[in-house]
Amino acid sequence: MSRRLNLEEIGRRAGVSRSTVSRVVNGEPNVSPQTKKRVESVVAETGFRPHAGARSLASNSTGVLGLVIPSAVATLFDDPYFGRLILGITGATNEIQMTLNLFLFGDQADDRSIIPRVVAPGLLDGVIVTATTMGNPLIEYLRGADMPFVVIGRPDESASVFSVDVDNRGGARTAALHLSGLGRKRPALIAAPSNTTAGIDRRSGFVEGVAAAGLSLDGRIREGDWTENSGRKAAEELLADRPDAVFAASDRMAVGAVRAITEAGLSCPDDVAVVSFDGLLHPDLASPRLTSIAQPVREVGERAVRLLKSVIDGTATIPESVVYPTELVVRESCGSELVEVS
Amino acid sequence: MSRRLNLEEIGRRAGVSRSTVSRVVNGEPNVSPQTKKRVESVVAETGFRPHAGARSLASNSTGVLGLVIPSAVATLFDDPYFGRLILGITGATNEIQMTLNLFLFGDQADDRSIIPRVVAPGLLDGVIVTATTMGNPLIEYLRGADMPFVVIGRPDESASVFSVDVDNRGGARTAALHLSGLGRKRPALIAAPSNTTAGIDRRSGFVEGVAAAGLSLDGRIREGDWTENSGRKAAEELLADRPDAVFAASDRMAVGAVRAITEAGLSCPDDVAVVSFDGLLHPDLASPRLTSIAQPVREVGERAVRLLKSVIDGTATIPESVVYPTELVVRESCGSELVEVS
DNA sequence: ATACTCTCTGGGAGCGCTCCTAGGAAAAGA
DNA sequence: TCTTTTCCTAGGAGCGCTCCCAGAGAGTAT
Repeated sequence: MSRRLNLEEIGRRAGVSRSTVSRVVNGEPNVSPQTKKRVESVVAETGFRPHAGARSLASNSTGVLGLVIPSAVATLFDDPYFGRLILGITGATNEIQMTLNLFLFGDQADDRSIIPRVVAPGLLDGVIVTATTMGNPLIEYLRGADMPFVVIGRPDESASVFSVDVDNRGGARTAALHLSGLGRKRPALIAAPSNTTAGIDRRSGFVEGVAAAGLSLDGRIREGDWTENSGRKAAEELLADRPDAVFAASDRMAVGAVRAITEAGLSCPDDVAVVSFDGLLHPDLASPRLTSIAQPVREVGERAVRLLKSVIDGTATIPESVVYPTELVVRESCGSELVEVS
Repeated sequence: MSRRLNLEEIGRRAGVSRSTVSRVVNGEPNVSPQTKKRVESVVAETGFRPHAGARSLASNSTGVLGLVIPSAVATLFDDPYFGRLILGITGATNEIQMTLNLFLFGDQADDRSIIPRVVAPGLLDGVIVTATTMGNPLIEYLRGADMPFVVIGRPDESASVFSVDVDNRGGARTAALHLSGLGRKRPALIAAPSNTTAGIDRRSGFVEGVAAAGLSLDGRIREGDWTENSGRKAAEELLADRPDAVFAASDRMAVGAVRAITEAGLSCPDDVAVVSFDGLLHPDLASPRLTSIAQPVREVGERAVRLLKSVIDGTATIPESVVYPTELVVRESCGSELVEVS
């Protein structure tokens, strides 16, 4: 009966052909103003929308980007990091009139069933891969399926992929120098998982900064898993060695560390100063407010989309790595004298 | 040259027809074991994946669900609520072998450009609409495009849509009764935006509970916008009227309220008890730890997907509203005597 | 022997679009 | 006036899949 609207039908009603309607719908040139107007009014009154699948089949492009967040981190989705990242990515995606497909891997088992769908032809024009752990197989799959992709973070293999990252190493180094500059002598580190490049870089940056300041960690290193609880556990252990400063490689681990310090009857920042990485938590959420190495997550997401778009368009062909700087945001937890702003 | 693999080509290599390959790929019956095996091995060694667009065109189904988060809330994406919700939704989506398309509206301007893409044929099989404000036009569009959809939250119009919600009203009522049961006599309310059904329901539930306890709010009501800052502002104003209990309609507003209470030189919970709604914040993030009306966000997301799936399949035809109960989680901020668990 | 059923396989038709080519009409030049 | 160029439009072909029907072959009942 009322069969679906299609180009042919719209053309019939406007007294033109399929092709002309297609040109109007896609904003192509070489259509006379009056024809265009007539077609547009028919489109408007019928509410016609071209069929995405047919378009994908005929043009071999879908207008859809994929965002892949692998299994290791799905449980960490509470982290404000991902919300902010998605906000940046969707914002940029909307801007270029595309839509976003979200692939969140729940566990390893999902991987096998999801990867094929990610690389399936006719579904995605390109993929953003985030939070890669070392040796993530997905990248090889994408390469094999010659699907355009961009990695957020520093990929483990020796480059030759497009990537967007923040200066984890430099940021962590800054944290060390800042703490040292405040007169702290016994720094400690709550590191992020060492199977992630961010974890590795933040660790090596901090270690490097500590050395540059003429100090030493003396084994005051524990590894957490990004979460509050792991930060708390790590801090409890570290406190036995009486550190006067702690750098936690994420906001959430820092919150746990502060909690451990307080519960041990010590004061933060008086007895132990704390600096975190991320700078994403609302300041009021922690007390004392956290001094952080802030990373521009939203910008990273936006940039990844734009970069991916140019890979898809063929504008970008030589793999490049974009690295965003971090910024030290001084609040209360490091014990720095704050300049009052009236 | 190397043209794309398709059913025909796989069939050629396995010595069968297009149709047979299709049946094998889709796990349909009536294929002999040896034929099936032969086709499967060709599929495996070629890495063949059917073209999603072609499939969509021919079968009129895409295997993709949409999740729509309208403009009003995009800026609130920091809220752990959405992360948790997405986790539930993607989990359930993976389980039924579908993928998720995320539509995050940045601002009102986006709406016009995104809505058409949401209802475009051949892209989505169904849509989950979340965080609806009153009078959201999207629902009408979806109905007009006869696109299956499920609303998360209580839709404003008089039902006749499928929806999944939590018992906002009952939860808020419980909060009032709990505070009253602890001997508090001067309750105050930091309400959520009254253009959302959740805001309305939590407000009316709390008001109702206060009345049921024989108490009165006496105008101690302020409306926030879900954020820490708005909760803080609201609490600052409310403190002038010396409340001894505050119910904040979200975790984040509660955090702001506690901050305001503390900065006013008062003690939480001794001077002012606080109960929040959501129960999503990691307990260590707030001090004192927040007593909350916890809502099962993840379950809501999962249920919405399953419900949507049955609408798509035609299993569910009569609109139904699923309502999940909330749970009072007692921690420190309400001043309740905690039973020690050894 | 015939008829009937059931399982398995092949191929036509068609989904709605884009791309391309051809041709008509109008504008510009000879 | 006729030709050439430019602009606009129409329709064929084809993208890769699903759906459906027809038919071959094997097995069972009459």
